[in-house]
Amino acid sequence: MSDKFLPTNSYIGTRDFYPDDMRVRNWFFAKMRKVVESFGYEEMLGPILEPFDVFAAKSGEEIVNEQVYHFTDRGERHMAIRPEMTPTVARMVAAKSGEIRYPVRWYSIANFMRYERPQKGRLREFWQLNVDLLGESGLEYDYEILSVMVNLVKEFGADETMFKVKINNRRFYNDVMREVVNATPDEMKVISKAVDKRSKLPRDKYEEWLKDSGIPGAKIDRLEEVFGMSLSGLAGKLTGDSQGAKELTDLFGLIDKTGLAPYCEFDFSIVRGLEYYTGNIFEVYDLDPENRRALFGGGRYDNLIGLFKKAEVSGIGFGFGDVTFQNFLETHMLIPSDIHENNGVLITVFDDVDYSEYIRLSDELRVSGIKNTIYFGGNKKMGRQFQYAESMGIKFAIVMGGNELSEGKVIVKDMTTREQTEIKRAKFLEDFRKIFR
RNA sequence: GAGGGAAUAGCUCAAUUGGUUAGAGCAUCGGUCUGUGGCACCGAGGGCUGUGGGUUCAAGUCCCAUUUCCCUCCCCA
Repeated sequence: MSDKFLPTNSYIGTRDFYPDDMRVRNWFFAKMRKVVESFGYEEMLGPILEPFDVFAAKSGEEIVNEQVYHFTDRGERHMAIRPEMTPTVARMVAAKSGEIRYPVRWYSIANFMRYERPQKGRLREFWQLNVDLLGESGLEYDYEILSVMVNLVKEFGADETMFKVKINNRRFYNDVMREVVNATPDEMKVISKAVDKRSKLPRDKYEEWLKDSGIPGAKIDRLEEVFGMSLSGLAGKLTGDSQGAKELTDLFGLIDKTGLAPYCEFDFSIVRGLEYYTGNIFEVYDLDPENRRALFGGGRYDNLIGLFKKAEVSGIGFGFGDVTFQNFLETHMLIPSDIHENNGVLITVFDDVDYSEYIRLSDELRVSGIKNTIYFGGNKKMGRQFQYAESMGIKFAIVMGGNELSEGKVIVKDMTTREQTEIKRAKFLEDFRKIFR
């Protein structure tokens, strides 16, 4: 009927997760779950579609129009596939803002789509752990989120030589720009883009770019001074009371008294793209020279709930994507090889035994919670069956041929040590549990 | 959106200036060997050379287009 087959590749920028891939993904999301739940966070989830306006309202319309997958549904509603989780979290909190108990500690693991050109560390579909803490704004909130971030990465065996959390503050950044650099609002927009270029371009190209964008030479010099200064130095330059400076210095004051100090540093060049951030912002960097890039980040958003309801709820959170993180785990060789082990049982079969005997054995194991399969291959030579078990990473094989059955026995074979143990068929489960583990 | 590289068996790769029937290793399957797997030997299957055009007596190889993948930039997390 068909002279042409359909292509088997997945849609551009998306991945097929075969069992081998799922094992890795499930492994690290399970670890992440364990960490965030140890901090008292509860899992939640929203729909994959939201009204387009939910994203358009806050992420900057240009970005949204270019990167969000959107369409009109049959009821003429303008819908979007979620490009991130935070607006959904804000919407759900707003919907129950009266009855909800604060602080809200929520997390989710979900997939997102953005229409981007795929490249290293960035695809069109990605999975992300999202962690949000909502209620009031305050030092203890900021510190807790920071601590969750650091402990997440540490959970995988990473130490302070592998990653660093760079911290800045939106209000502080604006204050410094206004008071120290004397930048006009228009100039600030240009400079916020220059920050990123500064680390990528050679110095002369970078300054040239700034000049071309209309920044006077004197301000470029002052900007350069600012980038070289410490937090306290910069804060001292500010004349009035700076809320941003206080938020930053308070946070670092607490960090220095706890175990987080080695993992954190102030970095004035961290700005973050999302427009809704208002206070402290965080960005986790891979310190490997081969992969010097931002792993994930987040920050405080004061006004997001206000999009949906008149309510004084501030939030802080971060998104932790699987693509960049898997790169991180691979470059630092933090993925254990034993996650590909099967941890199950293979029941080998023989032609001189009625098949129902194997079904009975399999059922007994399964009902008592032991994962097992019966060998299905056409070639029932024993060696072949053991080879199959080995290639599947199965740890135990059970041998019950006509000889064993007539003597009321079963042989349990440990595939790695090759040791065999005879146990009575009548006491099979009881005795097998002593061996299995 | 801009630029560069790549695409041949399930995987990793060969194939002389364009020249017989596109090969090898690994993997799979079968056998040596229906009752004990990592070894060895023998054998088999598996390809419209990403797709569509063009040049030529002749295209995996050259040209054009297209799709996808990788990398860099832009943008941005």
